[in-house]
Amino acid sequence: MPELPDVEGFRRVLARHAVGAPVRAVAVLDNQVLRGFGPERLREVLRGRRFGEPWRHGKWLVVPIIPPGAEQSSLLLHFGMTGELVWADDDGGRHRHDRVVFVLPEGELRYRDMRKLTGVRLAGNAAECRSLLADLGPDALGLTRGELARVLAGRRGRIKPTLADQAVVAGLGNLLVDEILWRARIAPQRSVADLEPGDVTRLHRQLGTVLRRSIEAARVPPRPSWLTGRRDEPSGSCPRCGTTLSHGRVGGRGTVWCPRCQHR
DNA sequence: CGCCCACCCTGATGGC
DNA sequence: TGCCATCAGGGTGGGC
Repeated sequence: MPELPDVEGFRRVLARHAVGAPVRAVAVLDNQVLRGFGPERLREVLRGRRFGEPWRHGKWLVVPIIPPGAEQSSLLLHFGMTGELVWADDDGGRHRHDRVVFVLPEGELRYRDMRKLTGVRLAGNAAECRSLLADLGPDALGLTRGELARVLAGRRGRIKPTLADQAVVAGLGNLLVDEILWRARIAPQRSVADLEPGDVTRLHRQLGTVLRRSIEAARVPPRPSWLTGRRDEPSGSCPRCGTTLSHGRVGGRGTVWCPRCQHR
């Protein structure tokens, strides 16, 4: 589930409910999601502290811990395929997939994740934080046409795996890439090297549109007029031309495209 | 660099 | 009903 729009939604949840309030307690319900540190260390860095203003890069949510000690520690949250961040006004209704719960005076912030494919990291200082994010390309939100052209330059692979590669552009996942390519009328198997300036322009424009509208909904909205709204139907049709959509694997991921509108 | 595979996890689903 | 294979919008590391 979580791609850039979802994580942006989690960022807002955290910013709205949890910033600035003292962290009263931290319940680690599953040690497995803590990567590279244990529950004790987490409680120790949060003792007597608060969450600062969260920011996002790609699918990573970074939460500074304030006030800083000798160094600025940060929590780095990734949501894998099934993660989410949930605010609850009281301590009831916990979910069985809640893995870490931050207890605040006005409620609880819950890191929930069924599959535990990624998890939570802790950076002890700014340099560590930077190095954890060092392999990411520029954030997909606000990417200019020039930046897109620059990161695609010299690439020889297919467009879908390239756009989904976090080292190229950060934030796009399987659903978003399919949606963007469908709107830009470019087949997912198309070679990056074959793209013409007009293709890059459409790609950039649709990338921006899809991201903005998805952020409003905090997800890629499964509307019937979007590819995402049809992709799970066994023989769904293209919302634009009515042709039966094709299903296959590109770059090892399930891929849906319109064989008529999207040119190879 | 690009591509493929195995692997990390849990849960839902369909076939036998 | 049980069991097994397969699949799912994440990422990593290794081999070619």
